[in-house]
Amino acid sequence: MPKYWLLKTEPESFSIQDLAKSPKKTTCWDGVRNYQARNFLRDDMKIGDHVLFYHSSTDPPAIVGTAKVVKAGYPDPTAWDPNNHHFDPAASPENPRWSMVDIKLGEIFQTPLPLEQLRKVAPLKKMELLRKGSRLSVQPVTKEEFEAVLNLGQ
DNA sequence: GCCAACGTTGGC
DNA sequence: GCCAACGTTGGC
Repeated sequence: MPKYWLLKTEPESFSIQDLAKSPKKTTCWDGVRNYQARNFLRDDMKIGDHVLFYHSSTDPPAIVGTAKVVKAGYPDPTAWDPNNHHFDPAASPENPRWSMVDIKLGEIFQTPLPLEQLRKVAPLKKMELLRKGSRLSVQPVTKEEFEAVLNLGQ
């Protein structure tokens, strides 16, 4: 059974349009430096899982499309690259510490779904993204939530 | 730019 | 292992 996720990104650093321009419309989701998010990436995200793609720190913040996991969790090499913005001196190839997955673009919604609109949708009442103070950049989503978002986006 | 809500760090 | 100080996220 595939699972459902939401991935946050700041479009100024990497947007869904950037994903559309990437080779094979695929990218590695590197740079996550939060343990809870890392655990989802490393342990729970599998090939074929469905992803909602979210733009944060932009106006308006919105779910902008979908993607699919095409490679399950593996070490994030940017963690031991001293020139990388997300460098972690405690990480090494022997002790990777941080993980990433590969995702491939699904679709870009005709119209993005802003937070404000999502808050009005009954099936999304308990969605992690809409919780006050929610900061997780990798979040599990229920099947019902995922489908409700798809209905709005298509 | 403000600030609430976290998560992390490190002294003790 | 507590917790104060600090850093970060991200909507507004």
